[in-house]
Amino acid sequence: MSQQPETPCAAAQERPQGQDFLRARIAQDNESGRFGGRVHTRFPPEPNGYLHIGHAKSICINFGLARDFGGKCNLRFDDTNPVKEDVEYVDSIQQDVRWLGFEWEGEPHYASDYFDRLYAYAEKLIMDGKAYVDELSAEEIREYRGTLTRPGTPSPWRERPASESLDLFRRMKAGEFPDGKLVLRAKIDMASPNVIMRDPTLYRIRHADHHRTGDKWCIYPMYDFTHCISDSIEGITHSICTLEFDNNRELYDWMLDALDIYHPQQIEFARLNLTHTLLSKRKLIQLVREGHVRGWDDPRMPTISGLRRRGCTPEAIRDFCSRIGVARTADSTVDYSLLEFCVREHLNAVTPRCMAVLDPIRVVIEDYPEDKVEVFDLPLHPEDASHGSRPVPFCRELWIERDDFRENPPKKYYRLAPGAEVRLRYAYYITCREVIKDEAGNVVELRCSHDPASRGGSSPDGRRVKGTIHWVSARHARPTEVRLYDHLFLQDVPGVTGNPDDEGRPFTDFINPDSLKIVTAMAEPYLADLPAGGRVQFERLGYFCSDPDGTPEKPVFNRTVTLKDSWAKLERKL
RNA sequence: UGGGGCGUAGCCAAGCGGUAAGGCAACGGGUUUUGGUUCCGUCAUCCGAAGGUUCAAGUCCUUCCGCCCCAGCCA
Repeated sequence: MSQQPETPCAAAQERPQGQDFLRARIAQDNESGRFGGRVHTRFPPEPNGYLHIGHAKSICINFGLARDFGGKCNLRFDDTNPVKEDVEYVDSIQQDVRWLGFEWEGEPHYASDYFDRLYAYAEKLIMDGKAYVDELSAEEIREYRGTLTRPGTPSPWRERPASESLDLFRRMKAGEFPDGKLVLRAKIDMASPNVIMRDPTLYRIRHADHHRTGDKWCIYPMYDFTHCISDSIEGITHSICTLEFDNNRELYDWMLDALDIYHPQQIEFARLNLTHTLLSKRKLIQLVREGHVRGWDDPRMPTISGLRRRGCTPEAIRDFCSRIGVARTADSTVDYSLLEFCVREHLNAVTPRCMAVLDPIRVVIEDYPEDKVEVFDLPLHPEDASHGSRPVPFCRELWIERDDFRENPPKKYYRLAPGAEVRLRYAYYITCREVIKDEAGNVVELRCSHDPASRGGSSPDGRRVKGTIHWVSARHARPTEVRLYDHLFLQDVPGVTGNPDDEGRPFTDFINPDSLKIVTAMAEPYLADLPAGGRVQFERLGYFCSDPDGTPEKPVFNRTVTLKDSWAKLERKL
C-alpha cells in the first residue's frame, strides 16, 4: 500500500478498514503497477435531489479508498440532464459531503465543464463511423431495439454517410431541430445480447436551460457517453459505482476503446438498502413533494440532512458504513437496528446528560418545606467528568414520568407505586403515600414523603432502593416541544406486507401514520439554553437534538433514538 | 425467455482446497444512583439444492433452484 502522496485525500480518520474486495483489487492494481500505483476515485452524484445514507456508503467508500491508499477523490456533479437538476442540490450535496467529514480534491468538477470536449469526442466518433444521427422517433427506436429475447433491427439511418451525420449533428447543436427530432447514436451491435449495446443514444435534443451552462446548449450528452469520458479526463483510476451499472460496463469500456483514450476501471458494489425506509431518490422526492414529510431534512428522512437534523453524528454514519462492509451481494438489506446501534454508541460517549419528563404527572413531597429550593450541582456525564456539571433546582413539587408510577405494579416493577420507595435521581428517596385522581379516575397527582437523610440519592443506612427515576422541578420546569419519531414505514421493506391485496398499491399507502408524535415535555432549565443542533441525552429516555424551530420561549427537541429499554421488553413478555 | 450479477445464521459479512472470523439482533448472567453503559456467556456439525473430483470441498467441476439488474431521447 503506497503512502506518502503529494496531496493525500483529506478525509475523516477512521479505524483501519478490513480487506474488502475493492481494497483487494486496488492493492492488486498497485502491485502490478497498472495505474502507476495511483489511486484516484470520485463521488459522482447527479444534482437532482438530496443525498441519503446510500450515498453516504458510496462517499465513505470512494473517499475512504483514497484516504487508505494515499490517493485522491474528486467530487463530480453528473449534470447532463438539465430538466432534473438544480443548484439547490449542488449546494446541499457539497454541504452534506463536508458534514460527513470528507474533503474532495481541488474544486468540484462538473460533467457540464466537459460539454465542449464531449462534443468534440462525439464528432470524432461520427467521423470514425462509430456514431450516426438517427431520425427514428423515440417510439420507433424502442421498437427497433428488439426485446430481451429478440435481437434488434438496424435503423434505416444507421449506414448514412459520416458527412451527413456530422452535418445533422452540427445542426442539432445549432438548434435547428425541436426536442426529440434527432438523436446521436453509437453504432455498436443491434443484436447484442446486452441490450445496452444496441446502438445506445449518445446525445438528445433538449431546449432547456442548464443550471450552469444556461442556454449555451440545446443538445445534452447521455450518462453512458459522459461518465466514462469524464472519468478519463479526470484521470480516475477506479470508477466505483453500484451494481445496476454492471451491464453498462461493457459500454463504458467500448467507448473509451473507440475513442482510444485513458481507460479507468469501473468496479461495481451492492447499493445499500435499509429496513423501514426507502433509498430511492425518486420516491424520496415524492415524499417531499406530496407533503408526507416536512421536507428533505425532515428527521424521519434517510437523507443526510434529515439524519443531521435528527441528531445523528457524522461519526456514527461513517461507523455504520464501515460496519456494513462492501460486497457484491445483490439486494442486501441492512437492518435499521445497526444504524441505531452506531448512533447510540457514539452519542453515549459524547453526549451530556439532562433530565426531561415527556409525559408528566405531578408529585408533591408533603414533608418538604413549601418555600425551600435546593440547587444540586449535577454531573453532565456520570462516566466522564470532563463534561462538567450544571445546576438543577429541586423543590416540593415535581414532574415525573407517568410511566414511572403504577397503581397496581406488575411483578419486577421497581419504580413508584402506592407505598413503594424509589430514588429520585441524584436527589432523595421518596415514598408514595397517596394517589389523587380526577372524576374520571385518572391519576393526577401523587402525594409522597421523602427521606431527608437520602439527600444526593443514597442513604447512610445503606438500604437498597432498586428503582431510580428522573424528575424535573415543577416550579422551574421549561415547557418544551419534543418530537418523537418512529420508522417512516412499519414493514421491513415498505409495501411488502405479505398481504396479496396490498400488491400494486402505491408505497405512500404504507407510511407509518404514527411516525411523528409531538408532546410537550417538562425540561430542566439547562435544556432551554441549548443551541440548535445541540445533542443531549434525556436520562432514561434517549438521545435528543435541539431543533432550529425552537425559540428561547419554546425550545424544540427531536428524539434521535431511544435508549434500549429492557424493562419494556420484559413487560411485553409478562 | 437472451445477457449480466448474486445466494454463508433473523440482518450485514469474512472465508481464495486443510476442517465456518467479526458486527447487529436475540437470549442468559455479573456490575450499576440511567431497567442506560459496561462485562461475561449462548447463538451455522454447516455454507441455495443435488451429484462429482480429492486423503480433505463453503472454496474445484456438473446440473438444478431462487432472487436482482438490463428493452429511457434517466442516472
